[in-house]
Amino acid sequence: MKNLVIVESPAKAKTIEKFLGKDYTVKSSYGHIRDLAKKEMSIDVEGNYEPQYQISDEKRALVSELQKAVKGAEKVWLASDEDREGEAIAWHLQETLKLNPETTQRIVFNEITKTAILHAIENPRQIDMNLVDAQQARRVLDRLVGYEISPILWSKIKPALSAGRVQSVAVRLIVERENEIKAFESKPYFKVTAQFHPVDSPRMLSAELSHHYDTESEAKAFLESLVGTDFKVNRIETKPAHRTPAPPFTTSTLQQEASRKLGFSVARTMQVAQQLYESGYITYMRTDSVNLSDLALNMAKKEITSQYGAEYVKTRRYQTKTKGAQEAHEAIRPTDLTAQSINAESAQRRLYELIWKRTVASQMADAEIEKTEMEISILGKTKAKSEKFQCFGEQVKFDGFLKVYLESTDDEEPTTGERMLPRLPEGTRLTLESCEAAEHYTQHPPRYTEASLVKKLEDLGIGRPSTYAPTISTILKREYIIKEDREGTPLHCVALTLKEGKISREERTEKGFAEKGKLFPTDIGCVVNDFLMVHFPNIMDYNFTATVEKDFDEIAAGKKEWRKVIDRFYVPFHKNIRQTQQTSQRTTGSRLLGVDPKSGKNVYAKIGRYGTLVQIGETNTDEKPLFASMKKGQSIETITLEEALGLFALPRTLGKFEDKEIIVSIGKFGPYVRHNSKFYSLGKNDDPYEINEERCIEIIKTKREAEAKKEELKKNFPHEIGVKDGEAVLSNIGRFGPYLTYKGENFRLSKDVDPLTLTLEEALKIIESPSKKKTKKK
DNA sequence: CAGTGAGCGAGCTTCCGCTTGACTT
Repeated sequence: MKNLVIVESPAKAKTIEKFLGKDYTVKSSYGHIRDLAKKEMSIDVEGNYEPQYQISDEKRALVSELQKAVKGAEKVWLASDEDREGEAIAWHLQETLKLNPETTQRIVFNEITKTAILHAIENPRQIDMNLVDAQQARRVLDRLVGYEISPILWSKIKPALSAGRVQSVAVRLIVERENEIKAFESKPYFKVTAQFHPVDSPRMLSAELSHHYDTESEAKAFLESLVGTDFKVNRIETKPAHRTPAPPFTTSTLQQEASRKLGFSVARTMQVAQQLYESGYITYMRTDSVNLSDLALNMAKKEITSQYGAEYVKTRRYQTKTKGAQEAHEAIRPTDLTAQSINAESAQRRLYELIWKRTVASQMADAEIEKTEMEISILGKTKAKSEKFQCFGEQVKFDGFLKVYLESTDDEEPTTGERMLPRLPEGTRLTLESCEAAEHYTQHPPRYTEASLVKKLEDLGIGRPSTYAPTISTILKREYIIKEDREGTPLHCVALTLKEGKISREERTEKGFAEKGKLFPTDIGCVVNDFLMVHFPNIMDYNFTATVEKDFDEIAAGKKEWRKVIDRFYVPFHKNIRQTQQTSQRTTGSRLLGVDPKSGKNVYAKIGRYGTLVQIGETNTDEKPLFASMKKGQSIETITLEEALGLFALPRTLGKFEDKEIIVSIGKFGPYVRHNSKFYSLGKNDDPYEINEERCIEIIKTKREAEAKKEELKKNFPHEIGVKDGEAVLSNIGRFGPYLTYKGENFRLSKDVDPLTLTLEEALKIIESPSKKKTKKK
């Protein structure tokens, strides 16, 4: 082997190997191969912040494989990404594999095309230690913040909590939005819409009054003033306008659009995109760049010309404006733009088509639009004379990029749809057909969705394409936030209608502002956030990341020394840590709910070691208080005294069955029925506080039947299908479904295969196929 | 598998950013 090239991703390795020919072997490092040891701080804060790096257990085999490859190679090329993480990966490789810095070639390319790679090979350099140091500073800072603050939360609030530069700010955004919503006062207003038609034509025209009324009586007075009046077109104006396509996808915008258009969670989008990437359908999916390669631009031009015509082409180069963007990759695009669709499972196909459309549209001409604005005034002697109605029209003159793609927005109101206005000359007399004043309510700001949170984080320059999805999982896992659907509270609305000179009044109930898949803070999220805001305001500052990023940039430019940057941060930070640990109160978010009528003792709701709970009686007294866990959906802030007392109803004894007591309670693994010292989990819709004896017996019987069935099924297994080379081929049913055993190896069977009627021939086919269904014993 | 919450004290939890493949019976 002459040349060994090491890249970050195995899919990339495969592609590059094709371009480089047989003198080159391309291997992958699978991201970072070393990191700070997980168990301890692993930073010598007294020894000039020397980091202690360690190869993790999962990477050990890979590193020895790379070591072997290095020994057999004449030249080693480190081709990790061209950003500070990539540079650090290259450096860790150089250190770990003991490569000679003098002879090791560091190369970079940010698009995977033959020209780009060959160009890179001709322009090797050495590792840029300034860039590596910027990454070390980033890594060390994140570890110091995370590993020094988290233990304070354990001792002051609850074990196993966490804090970090990114996650804590994400939680803060959600908590603060919730506070805004709580403080928001929804106010009613009356929106006035009218239907007109020209005196000599039946063609209807819908218009809206230019302002709203606050009260019903004002709205009513206005409608009354319209009785017997005439109207005219006061002004009509036509203006040309144009719309521009959105830039190609980055990770963040892909997550947003897939959420809005396909309803995917952020994690799902990334999983499907990863599949598309591995199958070679799209370029790399973790990127902050909107840049397209020349190859892609040419492909787009050709494709658009042949599909839609040359007038639809407009080559555009987009500039990445995102804070802190590192642009190690291209935008996310199809590798082959001639493939408008692909033959794959539904989720992959839909995501691919979204990417195709966005990419192609980004290289298409503007849409030309004609906007019409009409103003209608009120004639005659009336108080309402100064009021004006307005209507807007929009007509697409040239569709341009709209032919393939229109970006969605987070607002519920659709921005699409063209509306034609009749061309009526100024002064045209109009007759009022009807006019309605309908009551609406002002809406609180929307809660975050996963995708809109990602957008906000990106706007603040917090987090990276590879961490948006994991950050959301972390704060969900810590139970700082929950993702939920909530129905809106029904709204009582009045509508007044003026028709044929008469005003009618109608009351109706409208569905409130429902929220689907929105992020809500939990009690723990709020308490932790309040605590961090009081004691670590600088870490919680929305600009903290942006500020330290400036330092990292200066380290990368060689203007600052990373250890000094860290020292300036750490000395005051650590002093604050010590002080907080010593002086801050234990925080439980405790709220007094009232007095228990039975015992006369106080009842509290608060955070305990295992979650939120209610408590009867005081701590720090001789008598131990009573405790009960809160139910899902209850919170410290909203739980009532009655609800709290209701939680002490468990365990409940519900009569006898087969001479043994039936006891219902909630355990470590959820609500259960206990009978004859056996446990039966309750169903999803069973409430342990409400469930009756009859239903419990049903649950017990159902479980018994299911177990009997399972036993019956197992009687037939292991089932011998046949013998091959003196070894039996067996089928069996395990915890994870049916499988085959042959020569000590197991092979998973798919659901549509019957493990009892499978023939030897079919079984051997499965055994011999080199599919992923084969499982190895550890 | 089926609690806890006080208090005692052992030992555990935790960060962000690169990257995929684990693989049980």
